[in-house]
Amino acid sequence: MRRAQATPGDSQTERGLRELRSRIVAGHWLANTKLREVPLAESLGLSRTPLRAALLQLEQEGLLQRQGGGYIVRSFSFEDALLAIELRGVMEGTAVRMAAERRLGSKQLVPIQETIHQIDELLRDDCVDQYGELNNRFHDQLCSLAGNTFIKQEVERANRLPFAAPSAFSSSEDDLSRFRTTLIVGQQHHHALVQAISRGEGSRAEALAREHAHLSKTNIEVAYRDRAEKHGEFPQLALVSAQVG
Amino acid sequence: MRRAQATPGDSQTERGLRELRSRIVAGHWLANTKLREVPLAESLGLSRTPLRAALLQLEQEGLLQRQGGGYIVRSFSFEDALLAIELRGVMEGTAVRMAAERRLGSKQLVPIQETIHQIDELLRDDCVDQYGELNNRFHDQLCSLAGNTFIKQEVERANRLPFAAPSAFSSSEDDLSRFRTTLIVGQQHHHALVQAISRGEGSRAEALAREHAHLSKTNIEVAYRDRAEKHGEFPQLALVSAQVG
DNA sequence: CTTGCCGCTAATGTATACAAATATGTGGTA
DNA sequence: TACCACATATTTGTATACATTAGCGGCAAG
Repeated sequence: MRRAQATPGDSQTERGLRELRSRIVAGHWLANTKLREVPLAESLGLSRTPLRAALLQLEQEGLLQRQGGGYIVRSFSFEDALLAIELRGVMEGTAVRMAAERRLGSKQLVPIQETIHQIDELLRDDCVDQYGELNNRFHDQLCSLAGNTFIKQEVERANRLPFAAPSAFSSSEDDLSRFRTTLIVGQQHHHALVQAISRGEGSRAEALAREHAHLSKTNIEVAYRDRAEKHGEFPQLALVSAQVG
Repeated sequence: MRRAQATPGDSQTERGLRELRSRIVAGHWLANTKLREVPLAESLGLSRTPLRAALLQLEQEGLLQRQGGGYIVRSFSFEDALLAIELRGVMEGTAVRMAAERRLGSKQLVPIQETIHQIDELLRDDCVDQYGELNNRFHDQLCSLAGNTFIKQEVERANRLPFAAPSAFSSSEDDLSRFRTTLIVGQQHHHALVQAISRGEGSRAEALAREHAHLSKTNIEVAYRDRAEKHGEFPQLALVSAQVG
């Protein structure tokens, strides 16, 4: 039997990357904070070499930004966050259009329909805890249907920013009734998306994916307003600067 | 007076990155070739540390791929190349739609109209040497009009693969007359794009950008067929695997 | 009091030595 | 003859020492 995968995500670089990423998205540093390598390496319990690999990666992910030697935590305006979600919609729209244009057999849609079915049950029983997880699975399966690793990778790239991910604001909402409405509408989008793909309606599928992303836009707008007015806590917004503009 | 920019692209890492990138896109290695760090560092005249930084960056650019520790030169199928161009069209389409929706003043369109004018003159005088450069400038100005660094960066990402760039096949064509037709049609697209943006016709602008990318698709298809049939040389295709599929 | 230069300090950039792990080849055994 | 285990060599992962440079504060001159 083959041994387990070599250092299965368990190297200094990987550990540092995960830990550093989670600290950044949790708002551990203010935007534009310069990260010094030596103290950071100490704090993460590794040496500068794997740390720099992690920093390089996080720059590519868009969480860090070079500034004259060294890195600073990137700041995102509210408009940036909206645009990131818009871009996700565009990318997912492209993926589902391609999926529709492939004229998939009905067999290939069984797994994603199963996911949809599970979300249906979730909503019926009104236990919304697992929604985020299932929703992520749905979106993952969705862009897999495009049939090309290329587009899938790019969609995943677009989802990487914490406020841009499909399920970024799928929980911890103050306004429960508005939240339920969002879920119901979103789930209708899911049904319609798969239907459009199964019928080869590429343009409709693309438009639906974009509109689906707009639900997230509304969510983030509500969260942003709540944070400003009620000083609510939204971990997903930790990276988004508070001032308007 | 301020000193020149700190290490203005002149560090071991930068040099190695440039040199390595150019070797890869030139087809210096076959696809799936494993790059060994020590001999590669020697060959580039630097040590392993900056080399690894460059390798990491090239992985993010999509030219390299991790494989069980170490990197291999990524292989691209012909379909990958087509899809990369399609994605560029999608991204540029999003940028120009946003530009149109911003309702720009006519003043803001002066620079790009100047570029268009220069291309017009180029085509009239039938000196197509500088076309690639001007075309790149046009596309750069185009996605700048979206007014957000975010979208601009993503478009530039989509252009990074050598066969996906706007001017990838804007020269060295065998069939001169077909090439001229392509340029004329492409330039008409340019005119129409700026007109659509100036009129706030977002949907039209987006569709035009996608269709514009399809010109590149045709170009790469011709080049691919020529390579197979006439054994022509197309440096931009060095990364694209020769077998069909 | 302002401004420009100089030197210091602290940071990143680089090289290299060492550790760990994987792949390979060889020998033995069933 | 095929297959498994073990040893070895090659390669990547990590740490650290050193070089280099940018930022900064103080000092002197205008």
